[in-house]
Amino acid sequence: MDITTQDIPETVTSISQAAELTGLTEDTIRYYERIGLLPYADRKPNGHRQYSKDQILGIRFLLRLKATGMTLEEMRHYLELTRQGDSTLSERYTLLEAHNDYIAREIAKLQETQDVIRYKLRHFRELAENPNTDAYDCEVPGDSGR
Amino acid sequence: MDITTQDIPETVTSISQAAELTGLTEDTIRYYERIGLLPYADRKPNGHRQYSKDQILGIRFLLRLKATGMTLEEMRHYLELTRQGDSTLSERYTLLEAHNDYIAREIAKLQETQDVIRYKLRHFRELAENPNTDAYDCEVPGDSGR
DNA sequence: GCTTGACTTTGAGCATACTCCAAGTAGTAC
DNA sequence: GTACTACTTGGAGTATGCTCAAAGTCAAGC
Repeated sequence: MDITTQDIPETVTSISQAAELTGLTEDTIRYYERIGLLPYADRKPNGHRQYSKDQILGIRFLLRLKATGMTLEEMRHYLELTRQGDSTLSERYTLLEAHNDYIAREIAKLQETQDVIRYKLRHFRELAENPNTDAYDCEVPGDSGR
Repeated sequence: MDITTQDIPETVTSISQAAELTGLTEDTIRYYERIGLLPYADRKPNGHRQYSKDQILGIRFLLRLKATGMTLEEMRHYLELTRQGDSTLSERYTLLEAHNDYIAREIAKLQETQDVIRYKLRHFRELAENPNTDAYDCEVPGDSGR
């Protein structure tokens, strides 16, 4: 993963470059700016957007939150607090902590489903080895087997 | 969690009961039937839907797939294969295996983000202990700290 | 000066997954 | 027979998160 920051220049001078560095499309970056998820970006004299390295890093962090289930609106709220400065630190702490708990519950859910799927895969393999052994009508993890 | 099947009667005689047993709303159950995600349910003489225990268990399994990121369309496809019988077992095996891999990648992503968030939470605690120590402009996990 | 390409803004359109509503029916309670 | 409740169908509307298109600007190359 890119916890590294080495691939990012100090100044990113175009939206296409920003798109490449974040994995977003240009349209999505403009959309995020429009809905206030990203602040109005600096423009060069010709009107084109430019970004600092820190802004790109900020977007990458946002995308982590998004990839782990946070909505754009929640992210927008979090960033609004960030812009308000250190007086909101404790509220931001609470929000991040809550999201971390959410992630923990998500992981638990995913692992449970992996157990169920693995059970079914094993069952499928048994069916493939000795077919129509319909005698034991396999009952359990959330489903009747087939 | 309910890996148990004990709370489900052999026959579920109304959509409201089915909703309660699956956690879906009645509207969502009807919607799933409409788009072909669920088969056309048996009706009682008065036209009301009824479900077997196995059908409820089937829905619960579906909801696991959904909760772990499978789309309704993918689920619909999987169920279509199930209806086609044992000749599709190997294809279903492949699909479930792929979904299991997908879940593994999701878990990894969630855990990475937990690491980043925990880093940030630690940083917030340090800021709270000795404020405006802006000397070390903390660099890393995906963001400039504040 | 004209074309090309990378950008700009604004607004409309789209995919997914519901969610709600209107109008009607069937069975029970009184 | 009237009211009430739980259902039915079909269609329309909504929220989220993009995605695309039209029309225009600006700078560089020829």
